[in-house]
Amino acid sequence: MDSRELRYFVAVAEELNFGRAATRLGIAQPPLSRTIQQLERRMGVTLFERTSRQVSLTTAGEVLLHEGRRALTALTAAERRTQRAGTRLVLTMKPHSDGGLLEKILTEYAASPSAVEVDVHICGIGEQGKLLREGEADAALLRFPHDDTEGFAYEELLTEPDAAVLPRTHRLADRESLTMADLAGEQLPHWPGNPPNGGPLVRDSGQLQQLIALGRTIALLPASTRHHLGPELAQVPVTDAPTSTLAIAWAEDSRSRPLAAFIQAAVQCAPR
Amino acid sequence: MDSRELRYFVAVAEELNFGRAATRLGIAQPPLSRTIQQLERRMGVTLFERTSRQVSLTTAGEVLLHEGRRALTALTAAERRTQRAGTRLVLTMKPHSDGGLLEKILTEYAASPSAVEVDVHICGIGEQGKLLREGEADAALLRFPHDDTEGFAYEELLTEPDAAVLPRTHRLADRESLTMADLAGEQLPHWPGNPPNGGPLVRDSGQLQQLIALGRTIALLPASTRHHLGPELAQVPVTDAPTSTLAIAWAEDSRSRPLAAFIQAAVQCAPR
DNA sequence: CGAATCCATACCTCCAGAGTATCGATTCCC
DNA sequence: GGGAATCGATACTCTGGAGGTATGGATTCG
Repeated sequence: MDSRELRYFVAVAEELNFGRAATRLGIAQPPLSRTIQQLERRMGVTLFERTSRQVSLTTAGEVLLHEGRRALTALTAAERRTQRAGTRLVLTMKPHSDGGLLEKILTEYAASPSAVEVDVHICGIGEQGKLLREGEADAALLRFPHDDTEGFAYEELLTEPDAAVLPRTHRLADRESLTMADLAGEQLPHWPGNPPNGGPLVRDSGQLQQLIALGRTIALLPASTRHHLGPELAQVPVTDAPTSTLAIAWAEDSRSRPLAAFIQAAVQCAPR
Repeated sequence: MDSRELRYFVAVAEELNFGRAATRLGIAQPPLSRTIQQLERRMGVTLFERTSRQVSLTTAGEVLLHEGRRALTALTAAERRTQRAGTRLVLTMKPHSDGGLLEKILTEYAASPSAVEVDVHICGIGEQGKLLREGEADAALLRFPHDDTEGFAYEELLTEPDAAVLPRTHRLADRESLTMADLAGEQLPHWPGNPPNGGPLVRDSGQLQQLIALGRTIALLPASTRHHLGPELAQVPVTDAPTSTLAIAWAEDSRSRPLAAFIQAAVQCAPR
């Protein structure tokens, strides 16, 4: 199968309308119709159920949409990683989620003989996987069990307990330590991708800090984020808080020399 | 990037010779040279270091070879799974490695409303991953920790200890049970993909049974394989043998209705 | 130094992918 | 119920680019 045909197919499958799909692809509708017909003929499978009024996916079409999307992203990922191969490494992470290791890792890596420039790409919550899959990034710092890691290889770097982050004026802010029970009535934020819990939806950490400062929510964050809190916020240890593990992840089948060296540097910097 | 260009690139990268690669692709050498040049120009990267006598991969070329291969297999996998979507499900497994569950799973699945025909593809040792990745199979029965599962989703079905498989004439064949220490001096087979251990290389289970019957080797196999042993072989429990876990695995992003139903059936059949 | 090897260039051919115009079927709405 | 609108398929024309052949130019080898 040709990737052009697949791209056309995905466009039609997403729009469920040949005209709109053609516009999106920047071509006219008739060649698009013909290309899809030809794809169906070559594969020996009908992909769309079409009447003159509406288009819908067949079972086979659904399968091709899922798997085909993955194949196309693999293709563009290959292209992107090739283009920066040997000159640049892109590390992606959520803000303040490096467990305090980032600087040390970068220094350690810079000393390696196969070191190249490292771009640190600060991303939104839950975006690391997408960036890795699409080849925008070579490696990602992420956290178990919060971040999804399906399909990546990874090395664990450090495990630390969560701690409560509160407005300085909060009734619990001056306590030496807390337990989860102390936080029972508090409003926790709603993380994207998780089921709504009544709390405010949080997209990035700046937003979160602001919401905490305003008293709208409190959060349980890895203890190491204390280095990044503003003066209006306080962090209090929670003795029985869950732990999370910081890990460095990469696309399984991308293991260039600079990337391998970077991972090695990261692992070396991790406390044992 | 176009998949045709990528296929051409991979051919050249594997042959490191434009003429041979062109022959393999069934085209003439000049159009191949031109396509690669064009690919390099479009990507803004040199992929090959060429003198008039030899061709070698640049760093960028190596990256594209690895990642591009993966993208191409994803493409053909998408195609294959689409072609049999909704009509057929292919399950792959090593011979006798179903833990005695296969028949039950197939019966259970046949009762499901979205059931389709299931082809059971008996494969060689270590081939399940390849078959899944290339889209030849939809699901695989495999065993932790022996089989490699990188990049697949899976559900565990059952855990059982290994037992010793010996020729009936072996000095230990009549014992009620053994310990690992009893087997210390015995010659174990050399599994493909593992480091050589002096034992005979084993590619499939028929071969293994024959080698055991001949007294050339003995094996530690999951206890459930006892149902498949010939009369010249004996199985003896080993009290401190390692365990292995049977699991059903599938390509992460292929989850058609029939496949989902099959996995559910398999999980339901597993002893809890 | 001639022969062999191997990639690049020049030039030609032809098909497939893209465009325009239009048809035919269904749906919508007055 | 009939005219307009929507939307995919068909008929046709055109052109860019993929592929072929012939050959050049550089290196290696005997």
